[in-house]
Amino acid sequence: MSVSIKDVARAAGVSPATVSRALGRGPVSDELRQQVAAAVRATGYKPNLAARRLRSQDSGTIGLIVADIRNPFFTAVSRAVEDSAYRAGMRVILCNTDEDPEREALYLGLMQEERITGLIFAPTRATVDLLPKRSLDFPVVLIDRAGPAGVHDAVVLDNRDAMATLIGHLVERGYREIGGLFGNSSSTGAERREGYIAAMQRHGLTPQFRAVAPSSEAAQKETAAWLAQADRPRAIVVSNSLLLIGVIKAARSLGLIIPRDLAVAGFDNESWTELVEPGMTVIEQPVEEIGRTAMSLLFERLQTPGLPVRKVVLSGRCIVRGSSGAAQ
Amino acid sequence: MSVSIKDVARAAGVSPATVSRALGRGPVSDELRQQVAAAVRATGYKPNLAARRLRSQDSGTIGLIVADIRNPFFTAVSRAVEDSAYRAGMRVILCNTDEDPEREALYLGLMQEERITGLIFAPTRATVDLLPKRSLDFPVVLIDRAGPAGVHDAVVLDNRDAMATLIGHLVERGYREIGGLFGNSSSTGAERREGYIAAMQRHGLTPQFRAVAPSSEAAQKETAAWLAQADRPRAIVVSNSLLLIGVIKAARSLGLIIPRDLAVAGFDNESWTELVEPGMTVIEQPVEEIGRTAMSLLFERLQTPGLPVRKVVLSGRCIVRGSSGAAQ
DNA sequence: ATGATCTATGAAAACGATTTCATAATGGCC
DNA sequence: GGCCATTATGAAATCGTTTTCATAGATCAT
Repeated sequence: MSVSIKDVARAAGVSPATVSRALGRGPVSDELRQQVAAAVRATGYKPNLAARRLRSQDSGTIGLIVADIRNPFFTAVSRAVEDSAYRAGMRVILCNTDEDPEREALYLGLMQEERITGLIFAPTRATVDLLPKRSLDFPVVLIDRAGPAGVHDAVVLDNRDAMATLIGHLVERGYREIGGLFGNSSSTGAERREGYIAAMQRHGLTPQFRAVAPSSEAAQKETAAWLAQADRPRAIVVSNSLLLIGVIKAARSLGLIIPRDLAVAGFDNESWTELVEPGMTVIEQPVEEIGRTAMSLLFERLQTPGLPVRKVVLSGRCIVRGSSGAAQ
Repeated sequence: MSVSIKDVARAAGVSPATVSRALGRGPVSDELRQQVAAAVRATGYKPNLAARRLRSQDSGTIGLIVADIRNPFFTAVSRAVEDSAYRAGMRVILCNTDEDPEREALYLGLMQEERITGLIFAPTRATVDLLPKRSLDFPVVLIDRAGPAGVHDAVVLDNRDAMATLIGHLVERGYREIGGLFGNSSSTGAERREGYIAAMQRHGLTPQFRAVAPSSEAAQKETAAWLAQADRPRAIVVSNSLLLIGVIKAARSLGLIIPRDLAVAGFDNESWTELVEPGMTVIEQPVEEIGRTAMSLLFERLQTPGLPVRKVVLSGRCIVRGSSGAAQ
């Protein structure tokens, strides 16, 4: 069937060991090296990765488990991770959990069976607490969502700071009844909620917030009910772009004009946020940098396992657009 | 280090062969089966996939190479493929080429080294013609972009029909100077261009079209120059959502109001297309069905290699929104 | 009761690479 | 020229499974 290293060896008139050395690194004379190269070309040899991994006890693979592959934030991070990995001669296994703890457990098990070298992971709140209990034989770097302090390396956005910026901006524009809508499955949603509450209190304002499942439908339903109330907020900050879509739809369904009747601000500078009318005021996350940093943390830990646990906090950038126009 | 099947065998007081049979399928008494299960739990055994793959000569892995992971069309297809695969007990390796033929070649080689069971692939035009030349030892199913007839199974949209629908709709709304903007790297762009030309001629109209690199920036630049001309089109059909963003930006930068000054219609029903003002008239692709069908074709070919080559053509659904409002 | 057919189990081979170990050849140094 | 260090090469062991192959009991029909 498939051509093996023995076939190449025979074709080149050398031993399999020499072929292995010629292809990898090892002392081989130029003459034999060329013979081997010719034999590889002639036979169309492709090394069997399973055999290589088994013998060398090194999968050369890093795992990437994300919560929602449809979320452009995660696809952007994935691309950055993939780039870094392939540049370092490693492969990537990408899995998508849809925020489902059961699938997270399933994929974690799969990663163990693959004997991956390291893992980059955006876990749900449910899993992140159980993670230290599982004895994993590879280092883990959390992205987007941090876990209990000092357990795993992590790279996250400065959520408190981002929320402070958004609230500060809205207050400056004259809003006082500012609501908050957050996803209920991720620690990021929780962190942004904390940041929201702190920022509101710093301004002497009363927080009013709601938490929903991470889907635009859930957000639309909840927001529509909320906005129908007499004491509805005049502005809403939203913890991610999926929920933001729901908020916009809810406002429109009630005939509320943004920002005249309701100001809106959210997270993630997706291309559509500047295309809608009015454009959305958002915190832009440094997605490539997050992916690159996660890979750096992982590589450094692989190289120096004794390193202290590090948490890299990156700052977002506030992009002001029409959705947070001055209050009437 | 890691616990192997021998350790489990020792703990259960049986031979490694029995452990293997108890975990997979094979005749094992209930008593021993339970002992093995207990030993697995006690030792925390995770089978080494590299060893299993090597011995059983079956990677249990299907490859998925897409052109652009940021394109929601491909992420949606990916999810469907992933679901089908894991349901069948297979794993997925996902790679992203960014429409770069060099990376396509790189990843194809990687897939061979992984000894994947089958491949689902959305190739660029450059690669799709070379594909038959490469002797791959696994079946390939093309998605989104078909190759030369009769070589590989494929599942694609009915692009000619979709274009006929869009042009028919615009003509009905009173437009006659209808331009076309297409991506230049995929066969899909080319096919939609053919469909556009055919549909225009059927209506006795003169086609005027342009092809650009698959990025919103390129589309914006090209469209802005186009719309500045005296004989500019009064409507534009656009072959994908990335380009559509560029067209909208170009129109706005010139102060053209959609649809009053320029009607627009495109492909892919992304969530933002109903959020912008006016909403975008688009052809919606049955993304989940595309992914599921690709997996079905692949599985059936694996089961019955002699099957004739099949090309499944799925129909899109036209969603009419404000962007194609009646001509003045 | 006896041979024939199953069934559950273990011993050992096999998958295809890398790596250790041994060895022949080379070169340098006195 | 002889000895030691160095180098290039091959033989063989090894990684952790699955899968033959052999075998000892058990079951069955006669």
